[in-house]
Amino acid sequence: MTSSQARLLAAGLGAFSANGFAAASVADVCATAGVAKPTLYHFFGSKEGLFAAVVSEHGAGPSDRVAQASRYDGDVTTTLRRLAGTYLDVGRTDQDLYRLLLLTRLGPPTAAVRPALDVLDRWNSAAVSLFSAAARDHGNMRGRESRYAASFRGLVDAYVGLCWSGEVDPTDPLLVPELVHQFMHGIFS
Amino acid sequence: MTSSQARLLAAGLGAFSANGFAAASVADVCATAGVAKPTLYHFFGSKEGLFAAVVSEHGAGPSDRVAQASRYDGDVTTTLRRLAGTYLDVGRTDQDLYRLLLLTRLGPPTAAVRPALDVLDRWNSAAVSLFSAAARDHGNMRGRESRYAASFRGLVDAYVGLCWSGEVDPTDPLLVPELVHQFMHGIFS
DNA sequence: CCCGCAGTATACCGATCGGTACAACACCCG
DNA sequence: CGGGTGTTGTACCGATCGGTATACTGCGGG
Repeated sequence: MTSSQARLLAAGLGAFSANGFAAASVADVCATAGVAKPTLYHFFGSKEGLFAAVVSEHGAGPSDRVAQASRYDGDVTTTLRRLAGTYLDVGRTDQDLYRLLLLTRLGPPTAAVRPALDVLDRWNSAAVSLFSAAARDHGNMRGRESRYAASFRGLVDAYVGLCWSGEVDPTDPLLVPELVHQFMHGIFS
Repeated sequence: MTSSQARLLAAGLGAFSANGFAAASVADVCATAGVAKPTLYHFFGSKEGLFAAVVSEHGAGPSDRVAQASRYDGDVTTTLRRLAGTYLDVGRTDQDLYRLLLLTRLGPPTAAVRPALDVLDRWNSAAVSLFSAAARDHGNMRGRESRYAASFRGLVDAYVGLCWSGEVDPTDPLLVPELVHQFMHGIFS
């Protein structure tokens, strides 16, 4: 991994996360990285190749963390707190990657953005597995696993958005417990 | 309103909602609308003007509906059901507009996309007002109005996404009550 | 020393970008 | 029928798009 590759990956992440794959410009990426276009094409072959490399490189760490945090440990509350904390942390430390994934999900599922959609699928599958495991202990959850996974993620994404806009403090130790409490018991009580 | 204007507005909505403002092509919009570029520039002046017109034209109806549905009627459950039903309905009948708004919120807040962000702000303000009014009847909600507004919207958006992917049936009469029940009382009970 | 290869810059390709000059157009008022 | 007025198509602008041919650099192994 040369420094040119690393700079291109960082610049690519910034460009793709700003306006999505289609609107990103390879010239901009190269200028930001401080290299010329042939360097980009030498390492990554195409804009699409750069996108895949960006997702693979910057997404590997967060994906590992999400996969670890999604394992059901026998208690719904502690597991969801761990997962929510991981998501919020990824949304804070890897903000560009997080936004890139959300952005990509809203766009058309072209072949180029497939790597990003695959990451989202893995995250979602892990959450569905979590709720499936939890449903073995809590029968009244059964049959709604995918809905729980999606709505949990929706709630977390809303809080991530609040963190981005500065409306809540992501380092507040009460944030994650309150989020999970809201998910499990609602806004009352 | 000539038929050319209407076709341009429809084509513009489709193009902007696919990949966002930056990635949309005026040539594509004109081709889809079946008119030449000078026609677009005659009516709307610029790509930016077309975007503003698209948001104004296709967003007026949904904005009115959301504003009406956001008025607190004295009962949290019925108000939230009405609002959630309105959001889900807009997400179904005006899918492109809904996706355009979500997409725009994730991108940089450039001057061009300001009209879309203003619509989102109005929707959010209405929801905050709703929860502020509700907090007068339920003191334990006080101080969390903006968090409730954001998380309610996040939950609704998650369900809208499930409707788009076909995982839930948006016309199911149980959907809205279950959504609101989950928001108010959590996934248990 | 020099060969060979990975890495990089200059300069360019055809295509498309947002935007426009201009002429022909339909159509309504007189 | 004449003459605007408002709408539209043809053809074009400079800039930028993704991508590339080619040559030059630095550097490690014979």
